[in-house]
Amino acid sequence: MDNQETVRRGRPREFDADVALDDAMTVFWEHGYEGASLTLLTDAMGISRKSMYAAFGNKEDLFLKVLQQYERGPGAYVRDAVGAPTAREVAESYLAGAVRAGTQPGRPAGCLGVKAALAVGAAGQGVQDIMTAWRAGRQADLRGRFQQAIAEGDLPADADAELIARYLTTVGDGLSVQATGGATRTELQRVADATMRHWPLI
Amino acid sequence: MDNQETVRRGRPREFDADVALDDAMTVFWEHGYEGASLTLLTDAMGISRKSMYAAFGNKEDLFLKVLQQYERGPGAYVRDAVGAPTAREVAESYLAGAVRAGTQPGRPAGCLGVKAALAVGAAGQGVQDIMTAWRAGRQADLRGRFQQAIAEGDLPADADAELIARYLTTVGDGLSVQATGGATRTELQRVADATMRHWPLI
DNA sequence: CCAATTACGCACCGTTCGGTGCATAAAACA
DNA sequence: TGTTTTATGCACCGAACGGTGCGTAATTGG
Repeated sequence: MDNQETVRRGRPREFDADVALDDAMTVFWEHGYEGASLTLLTDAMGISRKSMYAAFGNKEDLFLKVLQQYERGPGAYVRDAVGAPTAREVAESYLAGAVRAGTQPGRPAGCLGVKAALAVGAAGQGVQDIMTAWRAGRQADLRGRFQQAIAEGDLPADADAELIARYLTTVGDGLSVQATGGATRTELQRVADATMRHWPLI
Repeated sequence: MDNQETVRRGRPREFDADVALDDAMTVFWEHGYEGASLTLLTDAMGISRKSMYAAFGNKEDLFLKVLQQYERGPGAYVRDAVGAPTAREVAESYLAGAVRAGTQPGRPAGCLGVKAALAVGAAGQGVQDIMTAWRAGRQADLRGRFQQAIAEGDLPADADAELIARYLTTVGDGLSVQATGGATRTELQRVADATMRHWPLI
């Protein structure tokens, strides 16, 4: 991590790396990994190709850094959700977060993770693997949280944490796809509400 | 429709258009619309660029014809599902079909429609619109079927056909995403079974 | 002031993209 | 047979792709 506190020698860069990452995020979000060309990216970031390569490495590195920023920003709802006090609130929070993140007014529709994972082709095989692992990690977080809930008696002892987590991520993924297809926030929240009517999904 | 019964003048083509379409389907399915390059497509189809253009028009036309073939083949489960005698069987059949279609041994994972719809970027805006309309049509088919079920007394009078249809397609879309991420058929069928445990989703 | 270091703008690299011109081959019509 | 029509193979098009070499601008350290 290059801290901005460390005094850097040489000509200082003329742009804010975090802002540039956020601009790049929008482009990747809208066009997917392969659809986001360097011209599109650097135009949105307001910097030259050379500056982008100097600051972030290459396109794949840039995407990885965007993904980290996404996890701290719009994608933080997963981390927030597993911190909820009860399993029901975890599920509620997760679905509501997926709806909100997928239908933010100033952002492209859907989930960056879902979109980029599906949009990557033969090129960027590394990106494909990383996205798969990333989504698997989110599912594992939920599964762990539900296992904990079972241990605490918050969920029935015969509940299947793996199944519940997979079901929840499946609905979340579906919500992202629906959002990409143009579904509105209220429409999707209604689906999330309907999903929660059967909790805890024996 | 150019029938093969009509006697065609000139040199006959040396390949089967349906087989070629099926080969192209695999490529689009695996790489998405933009990720499927003409070289990839024509190599898989075993024909030259020129033959492909003469037979199908251009890349977008080819994709549209592939999509029609997909609807008649692997994607036929939607049409089959709405033909089931009861609303419950419609839902069951739809989800099971989504699981099966997304985890066919010889085919790429997931649903061609979902994958291509998300994978398309700025280019192929027409394709993007067509995919959105296509998926909306499938949802409308389900909604109409559930409205009929309400009219028949098969579903409660206060059931929300629109919501049920959207929920079902959301889960179906999610299953496709999960399949793309490497989930197995039994894992996904378990999710489908869990979904059906709460039918009719008041 | 001068050297070292870093950032920037521009022009350019080789490759691949979707799509085409053209000569030739193979069939139906006359 | 000869003409017309269609299919095919090959080479090629301009544009866009991800990525880079190089000269110059701006800063820190001496």
